[in-house]
Amino acid sequence: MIAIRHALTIKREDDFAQWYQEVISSADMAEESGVRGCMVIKPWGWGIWERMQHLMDRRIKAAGVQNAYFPLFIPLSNFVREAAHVEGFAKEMAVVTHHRLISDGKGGLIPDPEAKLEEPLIVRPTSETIIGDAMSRWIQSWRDLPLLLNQWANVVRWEMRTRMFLRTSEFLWQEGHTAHASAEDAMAETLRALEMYRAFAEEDAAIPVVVGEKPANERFPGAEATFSIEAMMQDGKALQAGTSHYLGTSFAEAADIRFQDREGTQQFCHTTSWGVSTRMVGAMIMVHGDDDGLRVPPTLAPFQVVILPMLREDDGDAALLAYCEELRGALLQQSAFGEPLRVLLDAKPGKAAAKRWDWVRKGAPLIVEVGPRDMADGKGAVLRRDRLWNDAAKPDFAFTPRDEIAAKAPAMLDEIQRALFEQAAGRREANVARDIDSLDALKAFFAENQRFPGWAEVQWSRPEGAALDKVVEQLKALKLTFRNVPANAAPADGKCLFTGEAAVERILVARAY
RNA sequence: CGGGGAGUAGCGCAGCCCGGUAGCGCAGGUGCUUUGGGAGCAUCAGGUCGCAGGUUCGAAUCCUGUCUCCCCGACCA
Repeated sequence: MIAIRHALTIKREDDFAQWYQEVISSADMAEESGVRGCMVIKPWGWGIWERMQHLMDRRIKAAGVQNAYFPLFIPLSNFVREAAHVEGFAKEMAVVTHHRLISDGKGGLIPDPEAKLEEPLIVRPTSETIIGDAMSRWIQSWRDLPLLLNQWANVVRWEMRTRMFLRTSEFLWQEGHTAHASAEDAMAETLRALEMYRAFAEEDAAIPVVVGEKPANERFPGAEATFSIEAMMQDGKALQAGTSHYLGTSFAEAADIRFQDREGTQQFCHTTSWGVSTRMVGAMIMVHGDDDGLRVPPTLAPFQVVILPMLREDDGDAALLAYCEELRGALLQQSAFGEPLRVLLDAKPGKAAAKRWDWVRKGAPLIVEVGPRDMADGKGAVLRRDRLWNDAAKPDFAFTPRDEIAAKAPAMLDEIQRALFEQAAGRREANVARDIDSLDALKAFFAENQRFPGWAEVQWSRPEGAALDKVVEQLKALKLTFRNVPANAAPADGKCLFTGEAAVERILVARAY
């Protein structure tokens, strides 16, 4: 067996956390900023997020939800209205207390004590309260409902332990906020958003997810019901990739969001909120990346095809570039996934071979290298990111006629998209245990699989209050968490793993990010 | 926020214990030779040693503080 010389220095199986960081830096996605928990998102990372935004925004608008924008700063008095919500977020809040700086007399600057704000402003950790405030003004009648809003925004939560894309103090997301006349309508919206997230994750990001409801202890502060999509990372841990909340009337009561129904009676609205964040970029890395770097699903790739001319800085370059330009033109005529192909002709000076590894690490789905002899043959050398290596441990180029490259590109991209999804789905299915029927078996399952814990889907009786707390404590001792109650799980037919009572449903247990 | 580790050239690191004006590999520039698949040789450039104080004739090195990153925990939709 010939050893493959991988494009990264750290392998997933050797140190997954280090590997994750190497992917981010070597794929040129993001870097540290010097401010705790805040990152600089570089063009390649940003381009991927922009693709996510584009595809998600399309789905949001297709559902009749309108975009709007609300302020970054929220008055403390506004935030303080919903008790459970405050309880949940108070510990991790950035607070603005001054509006001016003055010299400290030593060449530095300090907040001017004279410029203290009468009422502190908090930097939004989420926007339920300030959007609720607007809703209370905008909604008068049942005719104003449903009110379906979304905003793309940054939010801040003062995190103690941060990881790029997965948990940052400042992160970017979309947050949908809707108000409805009835609980049924609001719940339907909550589930519609959840299904939208499933479709986005699986169809757009090629990330298989488990859709389900969170147990009470994992609920959003102030919510009556929280749903999530959960994805399995390549180290076997779970990542919540999107959440949707049915908020009942608690936020409406706190912000006084009322409408007059057809009978003329004042009623509180039922509200929802739902969000997907830059964390999805982290999920993409940990689901699709390999020992050669990132692998971006073609739907998300800022460039789906990268053409690399083998420039020699001589008179032959002009003809080669013209040849590549024609290939680029032909590719641009093609579309995949309902959009024109995104093609880069990387004509920057430099060795094609060196640039190739850069694009491999960045995860461009298709790389086409073109040298003078390829040009003479009317061909190009096509490299698929999902099938990089041949049996000889060399990059597996397919020397393909130029016209054929353009004609075949959409189908290849489609195949790559499907392959990435299938690989991830296969890995997940192989690692969900559904036959664990005792706490000891659960312990043993996770003890035996330290390196790749996988998930356990177990039966439980859905205890509440103190009984639930006790179960959560037990899990915590094992470094485990409840993820969600899969919507498509088989019905319960046995006893609860934790209480011994009759089980009512099945719930996923996993280590989690 | 607790425990541990770390910050020296773009990246990866040595030097620190035992103070004497900074080094290696990769990457980068230039030249030559090569060149169909991650080139070789030569040569050059690049650093207020995270930041701020202190000790000292002299600090990357010793002391204090502080910021940031990584790992483990606590916390966390």
